[in-house]
Amino acid sequence: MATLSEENYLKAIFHLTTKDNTLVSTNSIAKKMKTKASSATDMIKKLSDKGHVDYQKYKGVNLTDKGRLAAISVIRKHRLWEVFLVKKLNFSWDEVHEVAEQLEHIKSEKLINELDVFLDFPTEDPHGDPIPNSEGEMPNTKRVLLSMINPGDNCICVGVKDSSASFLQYLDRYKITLGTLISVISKEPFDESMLVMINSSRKSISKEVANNILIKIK
Amino acid sequence: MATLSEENYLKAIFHLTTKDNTLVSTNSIAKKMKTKASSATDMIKKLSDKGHVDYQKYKGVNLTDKGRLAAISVIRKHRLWEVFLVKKLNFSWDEVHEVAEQLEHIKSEKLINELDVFLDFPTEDPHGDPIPNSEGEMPNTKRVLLSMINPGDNCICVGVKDSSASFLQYLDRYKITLGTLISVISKEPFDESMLVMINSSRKSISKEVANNILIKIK
DNA sequence: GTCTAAATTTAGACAAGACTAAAAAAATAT
DNA sequence: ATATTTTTTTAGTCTTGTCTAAATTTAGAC
Repeated sequence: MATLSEENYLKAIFHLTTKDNTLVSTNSIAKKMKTKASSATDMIKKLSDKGHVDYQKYKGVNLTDKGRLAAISVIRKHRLWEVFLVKKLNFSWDEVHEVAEQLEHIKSEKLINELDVFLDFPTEDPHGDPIPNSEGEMPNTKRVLLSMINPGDNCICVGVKDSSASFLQYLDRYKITLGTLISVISKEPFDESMLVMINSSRKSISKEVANNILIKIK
Repeated sequence: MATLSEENYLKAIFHLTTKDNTLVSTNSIAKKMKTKASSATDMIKKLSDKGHVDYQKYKGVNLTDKGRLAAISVIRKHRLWEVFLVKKLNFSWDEVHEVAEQLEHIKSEKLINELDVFLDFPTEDPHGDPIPNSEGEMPNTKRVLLSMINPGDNCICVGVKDSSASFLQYLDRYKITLGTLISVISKEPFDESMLVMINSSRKSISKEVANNILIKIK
């Protein structure tokens, strides 16, 4: 059984893992965990001893099947709790993260599976991220960054890449939420900002913003 | 802000405090926390430094107002989560304790107050224990031990003193739950066992059992 | 290929919370 | 009042997870 800190590292490594399964570096883990590289090395050794990661000294780590399953289990809990907070306890999508960070470590199979039933088996969290089922399988969602879209296309916001409170609050002010229709009018070559139509009003959004909105083309 | 371990000690000291406010001994705290007296001493010093307890060396401790409030806050969370587990997630009364022991440490004012709203401000947990309100005030319930009752009296089960899984499962087998009518037929002088009527069937219960059922006289 | 810079690991230290063993204080017995 | 037992505290150690500083390895520049 993983400790609280181990679970957080596993989650971090999972999020840092790319499709091509290149090794995750010590520094990237340390940065994500807001800690020092030496601390990351220490923890990597523990995770390696417990069979959660394959570790190549000076190269980096990859999750083992066991480690990936443990990470996904934590992510499942995190996202289910976020749904609970928004749907049942009147939290807004920018308030759920830090509470879910705590709730995700509660250890009880029954708890999380009953919560899943209670929420009627949701497949995504309030930020549009997929919720793995109890077998650890992710519902596959094909989502693209808004910044990849060409002028003329219509799309629907289906998620956010950055779910920090400040970005979510920005979206609230711009009246962008999950399900919002976004039509790309034009793209400014100089700074890659975009002119878009949201709820029949024109708005300009920066490259940074377009890089953090996940959409589905209509 | 109290650490997880500090919160558990505060809760233990609260439960060990009697009406007459006699000092709580180091040994009794150690026993309740299933740890050693030396560990209890260490923690007592920390709690004292933080102003949660008044500590007299070699004599014992008493909660300060601050400490009592902190303890009650944890107890409030514990009991509200228990209600949630039973009412919403199909837990039985003997399954809730250990999960609530984890949930009680989640830090979020909004979470617990919204949970309170969601559950419609319950005043007692699944074992009949009172739930303090957000001001830290306990609803006062006058409850008596079944063992104190005289033959001929009718009463209603309104709580349990021991809420261990084994005792609660015993009560389930005897069809005793909150709200159950219990009529005392006779008391055996030799072993203080009681002959009682529950759901129109006669049953014998031991002194130990009668000492752990809280009732209200009809 | 060598030299430098960046990334990584090691060594040693610290805080929290627990432990054991021993010392000190308080309570009890005679 | 003294001796014995119990309770409590102290001293020193351990583990987890962190840190800084120093050493080592790898990667990049030329």
